[in-house]
Amino acid sequence: MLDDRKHAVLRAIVEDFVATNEPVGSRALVERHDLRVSPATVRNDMAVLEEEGFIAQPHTSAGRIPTDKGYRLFVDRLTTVKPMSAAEKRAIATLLEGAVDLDDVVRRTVRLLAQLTRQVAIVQYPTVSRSTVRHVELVVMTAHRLLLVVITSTGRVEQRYVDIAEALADDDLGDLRARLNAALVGRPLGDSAAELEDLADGFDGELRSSVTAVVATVVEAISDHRGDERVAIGGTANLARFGEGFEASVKPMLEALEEQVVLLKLLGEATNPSTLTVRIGHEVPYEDLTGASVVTTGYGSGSKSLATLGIVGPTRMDYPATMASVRAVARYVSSILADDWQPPR
Amino acid sequence: MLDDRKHAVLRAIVEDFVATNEPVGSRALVERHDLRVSPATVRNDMAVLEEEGFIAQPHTSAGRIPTDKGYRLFVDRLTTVKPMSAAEKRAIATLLEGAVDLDDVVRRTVRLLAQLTRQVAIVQYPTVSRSTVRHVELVVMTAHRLLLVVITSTGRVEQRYVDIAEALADDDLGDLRARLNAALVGRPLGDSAAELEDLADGFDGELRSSVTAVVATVVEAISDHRGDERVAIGGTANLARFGEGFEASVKPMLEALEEQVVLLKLLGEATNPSTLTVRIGHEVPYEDLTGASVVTTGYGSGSKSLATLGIVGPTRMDYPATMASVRAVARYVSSILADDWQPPR
DNA sequence: GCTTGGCACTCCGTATGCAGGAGTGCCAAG
DNA sequence: CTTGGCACTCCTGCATACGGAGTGCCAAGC
Repeated sequence: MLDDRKHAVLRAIVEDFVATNEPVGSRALVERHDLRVSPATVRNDMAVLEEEGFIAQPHTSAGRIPTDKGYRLFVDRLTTVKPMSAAEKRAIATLLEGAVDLDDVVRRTVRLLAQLTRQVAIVQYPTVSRSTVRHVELVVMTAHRLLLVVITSTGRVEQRYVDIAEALADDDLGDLRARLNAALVGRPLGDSAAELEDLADGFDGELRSSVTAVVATVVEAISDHRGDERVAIGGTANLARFGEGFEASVKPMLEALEEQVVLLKLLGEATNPSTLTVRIGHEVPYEDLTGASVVTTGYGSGSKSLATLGIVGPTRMDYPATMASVRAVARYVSSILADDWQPPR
Repeated sequence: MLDDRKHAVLRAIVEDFVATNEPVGSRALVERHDLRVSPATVRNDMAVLEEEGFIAQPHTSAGRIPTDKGYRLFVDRLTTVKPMSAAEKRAIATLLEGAVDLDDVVRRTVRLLAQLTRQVAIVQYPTVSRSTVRHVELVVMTAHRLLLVVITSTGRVEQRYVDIAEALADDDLGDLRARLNAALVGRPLGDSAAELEDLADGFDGELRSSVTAVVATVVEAISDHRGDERVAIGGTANLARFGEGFEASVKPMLEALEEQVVLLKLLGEATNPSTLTVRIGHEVPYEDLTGASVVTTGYGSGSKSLATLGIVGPTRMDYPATMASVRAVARYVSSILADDWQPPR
């Protein structure tokens, strides 16, 4: 329904408006782009584009600005994602290289994303439920209190105290420890409840209650999805850069971005790391963020994604560049958090 | 040098300006406060106060605004700190009560402080170096790799991997574990390096290198002050509320507040929990935060403070209320993080 | 000597009017 | 279908004018 030139006009409008933050008129368009037609022709095309809802006029006799629908079409027609420059790749590598633990990886990722995209960056912590158990340890604190430590493949450490009625002898403890590890190591968390059920059977009556308490705590620790909800955010200073006329909306934005729940909603379902999700304006599943777009993608080793990261910015953003950055960062973090990654000492 | 009425006039100016965010004139002052003198008299007092640098005029024929010096005098003359209402106390208690671990305590504290004061809240994590060791554990990962776990009195878990040349037998490992705990438990971190020095002497030649590696890692873990630098921040949405005319400065503020280093500088030296530090305007040790004041206090069990928390707000803030909130929150967090606190299961 | 009412003065904020400019829509010709 | 021309709309910036709020100072009163 739109011919090639109209698509070109729309693209030019989007690009110019993103660059200048000002409604773009027909004259400026033909001057800055190689359209090879006159302003009048462009005006006709614009009239059609406006009729179809891809662009709009702030007021009569102003230039045009893209609507959400216009941005959507623009993004959908993007074929090649701009590759990162060598310098940018280096920046990504050096910034993420020195991370000392999981927290540090996430913090650095947020910062990097914010710097690269000059938007607000959001990174979800690798979800416990999707990572695997690397090691389970039982530590004797007192005769009747153990400390349970579960270490996951992504370097996360879950700890729980277990109060036990009957003290466990060293042998029994070693036995229990070995069985727990046998049942859990290498498996995804939250996937091993069944294996643990029979575990207490191997122990004598007296110890039974203690073992049961331990197992119950293990189950709780590995099926507790509290950790799934952790989110890091950064680059909020970029909100101030969102463009003039946005001053009024920075407060609701900041408020929204302080709510973990909202952030998780924005990040949405974790997708395959190679898939970018772009939600534009009204497509964003949170009504208080008017005029905002969200670009997200999953990250994690291989095809199974651990969590989601992305950015929030004004609908008026440089989509090609932003998408490229988000993708590049997600890929790099994925490689860093590959299953065999361990925090360097 | 200033008589009682002039102090009263200054206080009235501060209170009105804080409430209205508008320069306050002589007429409004006598109407809203019980000064029992005429506007003309107030004007004379104002002239003196201005001459002494406590108040200023944005321009001729405008009302007066307190200067940093004026706020300083106002704060210094505050004697009674407004006590918290019962409802507020309940709010504090219920909000902090449900915390499940250290991270959660800090996160909730930030949120609480931000809500109570309606300012930007900053909370430093309890410093490793000031807490004590509760337990040290060595976990065998592989024959040549151990996991070292140090648990502190505040619930923080430090973990390190140790690569060892010679595998350790279970007996030796148990021995080493026992000695480490004997040397460290109950002591402040970073205070036990000396005790550890001779520890390797008790082991045979072959094991010596492995033990030395473990000890080195322990020393590193307990003297690593990286953890000291962790800071949580919240309530940045309140920046937007700082008052009209602050729009321009919200970006540099947000930028400053994303820098851990800056935040630590703002929090300053940890003080005794019962001492409130108030820095006003130019007294703030960071030049980019113009027009901002910082209210901080230490927190921690008893008199030894673990870390610092506080708020950042416009110089034009309700000092009595803010100071009361900061103090109340610090006290409550101190009681929660008392030395015998452990994360509830 | 401090306090007070009066009064002239200053300055800000807002409203008003006007000119310039950018951009459009439409039309008729190529 | 494209193009140049033209009238029209609406925003923006600028200058001007005006009312209001507040001050500083002075002279009178307690």
